Amino acid sequence: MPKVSQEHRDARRRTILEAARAVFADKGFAQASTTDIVQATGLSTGAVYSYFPSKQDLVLAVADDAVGTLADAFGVSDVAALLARIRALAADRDHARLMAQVWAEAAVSPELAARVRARNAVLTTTLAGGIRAFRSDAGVPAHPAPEGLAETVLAALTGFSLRLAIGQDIDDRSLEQALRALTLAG
Amino acid sequence: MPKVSQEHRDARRRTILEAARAVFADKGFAQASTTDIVQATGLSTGAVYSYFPSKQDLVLAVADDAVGTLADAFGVSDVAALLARIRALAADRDHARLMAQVWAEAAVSPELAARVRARNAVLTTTLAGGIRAFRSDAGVPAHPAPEGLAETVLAALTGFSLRLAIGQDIDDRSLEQALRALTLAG
Amino acid sequence: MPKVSQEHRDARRRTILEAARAVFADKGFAQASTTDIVQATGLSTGAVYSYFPSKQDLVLAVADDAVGTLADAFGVSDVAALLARIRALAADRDHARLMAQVWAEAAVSPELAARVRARNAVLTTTLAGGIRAFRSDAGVPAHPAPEGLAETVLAALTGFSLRLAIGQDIDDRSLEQALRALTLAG
Amino acid sequence: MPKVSQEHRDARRRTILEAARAVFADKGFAQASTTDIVQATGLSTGAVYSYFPSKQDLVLAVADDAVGTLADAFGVSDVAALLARIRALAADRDHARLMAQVWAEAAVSPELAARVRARNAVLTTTLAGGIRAFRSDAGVPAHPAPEGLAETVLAALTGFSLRLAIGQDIDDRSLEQALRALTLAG
DNA sequence: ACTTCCGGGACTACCCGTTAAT
DNA sequence: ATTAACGGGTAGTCCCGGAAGT
Repeated sequence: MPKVSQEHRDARRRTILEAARAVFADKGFAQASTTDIVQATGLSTGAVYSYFPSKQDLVLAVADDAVGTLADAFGVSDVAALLARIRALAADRDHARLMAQVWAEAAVSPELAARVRARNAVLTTTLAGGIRAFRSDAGVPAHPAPEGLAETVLAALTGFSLRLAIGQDIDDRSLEQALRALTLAG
Repeated sequence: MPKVSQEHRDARRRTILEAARAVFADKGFAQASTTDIVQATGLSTGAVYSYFPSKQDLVLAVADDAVGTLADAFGVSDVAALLARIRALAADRDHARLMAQVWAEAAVSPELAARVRARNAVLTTTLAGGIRAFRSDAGVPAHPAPEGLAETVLAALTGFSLRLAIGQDIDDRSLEQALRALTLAG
Repeated sequence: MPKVSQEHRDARRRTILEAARAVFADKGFAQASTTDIVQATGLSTGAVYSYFPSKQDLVLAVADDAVGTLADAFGVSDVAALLARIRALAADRDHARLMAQVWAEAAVSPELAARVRARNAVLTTTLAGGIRAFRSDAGVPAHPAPEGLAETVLAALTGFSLRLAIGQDIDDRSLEQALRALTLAG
Repeated sequence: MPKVSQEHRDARRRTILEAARAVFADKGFAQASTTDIVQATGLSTGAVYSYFPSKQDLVLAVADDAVGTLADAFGVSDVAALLARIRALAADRDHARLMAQVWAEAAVSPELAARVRARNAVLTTTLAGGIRAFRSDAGVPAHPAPEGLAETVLAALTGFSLRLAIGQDIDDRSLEQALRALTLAG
């Protein structure tokens, strides 16, 4: 019964990651104990530790994953699809709560901060591309520096996500209008 | 050292609050120990606990204070002054890092969440008023529902604040342009 | 307002002692905090400490007082009166609970133990005298060593007191019969 | 050190209980710190807490154990054996000091009080049976309600135990004579 | 002169991330 | 892979001294 397959290991790892994500979203990184996570996985302490040798590793992995989700969401060329994905994200309260934890941790951990910054840079570039396409579709003249717009859009999305995280509902129409106004702006 | 004037008590309280704010901004709520804070105040454990009976009280007080600062910043009728204050806030990295902690804590503590939501509502109203004035100054037709715009502006500011918190500098011109675009939109 | 009278001081002292007695009986010596006692007196910390310079002093004073009450109860020559007093004591649950604390503390504090032992010796002698009188009244031949009987009577009373302290009611008739049997024994 | 046999766990538990018993008898429940107990066990804090999740649990377990010892001692039908056991108990000063703590704690903790009362009831019944046998052996007419006698005997034993706890030696002969007088009375 | 009550700081019970023996 | 054990660290309490007021 030795030598489990690589797929099995990957699946295990993913199971743990999902459990940790849920617990972290629910309690916050610091308030969640490793015991909480272990219980959520249904595995044993040792098993979890063999995949993630410390709580910090778990935090980083979950955080990376969460930020990565965003990146994936933005990785589409089709503008309509982009909006749809953003809307979906903007309605996922669990993700929003997790991201709130990630930002707070990043504000305090240079290592995580660097990762988030890197992801943000990529996101900005992607979004800037989207904006270019969007404007051309809409017949609006190209913007000289769409990166600035993209950053603002990203900032607004982040802000709305935080609102969602604390249970303050956001108006879908406001969100869309605002995005539109920003992307088509001067 | 008995029978102390009310001013003295208020000053003490403020001293503790400032020290706690600094420590919390630096390490985050959870990672900051009460010992850290006590040492930062220069007082004794007992003294601190006589002003704030638990760490949670300290957290709430600091959080309230931080959110209140924002509210104060927006409490001006003059649009130019408002922009100036926003810019100042947007450059205060310590405040940004503290706010990141506050959001994360609020995502996990219903009590704090309620307070932040309440403050947000006030901010939105205030900002909506500012936007009205701004548009009238700029000769732009009044917007039917400036609250939606205000929420987006607030969201964008929040997002930029988080960026600042993780050490990703923000372009002042981008920020201003974006604010302008949003407030004058549709 | 200087120089309060000696009576005033004595009254104060007694007030504090009564308050402390009540709190100690209710919570036990260790679980009762000085704050509890101070609040029960209605005075300030400093005032209490000026009469009893430490919690230990309070404990000793209260314990002494409680043991003294017993000694007083036995300090009558009249046998009927003695029985009446014993019965009264045996019904005072608060006193019983306090005595339970005193015994436990004495079991651990040599100082208090010595005091209790001394009081016990006096009690035994007194009781032995009572027994002598009782037997002569009852026309029973004098006992060669009534001290042994007295010690047993005392032990039984102590035991019944503990029962009372933990809320196990005691049968008055049993108690009296037993006392009678013991004092008139062989 | 995983996967340990049940015997091992039981032995561990007993080790901790013995250590706690010794410390509690020596210092009293309140004055004994968890650190004291942990050190006495030679184990780590965590290990002790995994067997007894709080100090209160430790107190209750030790108290139960101590009261149980008494019950065991009385659980013999042979009168001579009973007297021998009582005498042995009456000479165990450590047990006496522990019992003093138990009574005091029971006077303050309804939970423990209930347990002690229950044990007392059993003891009384057992003793009443013993008394019946004793009287029949001695050719004394049966007593109509030996429970009352049993309660008094128990009370006297308790009282003597307290004396022992505070270091006041008791006279073996007095004890035996008294027991005899009581059991053969009225 | 006498009370008040702020402040000190050692100490306590307990939790938690992690290791290593089985 | 499992889990007992580890042990440092945490929030918070408690007793009391002594300076400030009346």
